[in-house]
Amino acid sequence: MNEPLSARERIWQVVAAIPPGKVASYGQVARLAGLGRGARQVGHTLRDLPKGSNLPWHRVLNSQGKISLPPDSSSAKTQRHRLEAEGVEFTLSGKVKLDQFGWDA
DNA sequence: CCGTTGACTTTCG
DNA sequence: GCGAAAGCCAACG
Repeated sequence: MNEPLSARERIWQVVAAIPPGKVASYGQVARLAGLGRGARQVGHTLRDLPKGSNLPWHRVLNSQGKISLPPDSSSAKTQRHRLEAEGVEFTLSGKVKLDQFGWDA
């Protein structure tokens, strides 16, 4: 049933399955995507996202619950702005509430 | 096909 | 809590 989707496509599927107001870590997404420990690949794939992909990549953060990109990066600013718009709270440390939804254990 | 790179994660000091 | 090092995996040239 599972189509032979490439690792890159699987990541998009998992990220697209994240409901609004929730966030997931790269490692969490990588594991669900079947990459196991390819957390790094998740970030690289999201960085190379195709133009026009309605993928909520901004809901994907690192294990620290913070944005991996530099604070002066346009993507980082946009990411934080979008999370706030979805109801995600940021702490004074710049961390966000890791409200991970019930990922199928 | 091989080597390098990278939006990560975990562990040690 | 922060910094550095090692480990894993896939995309790129």
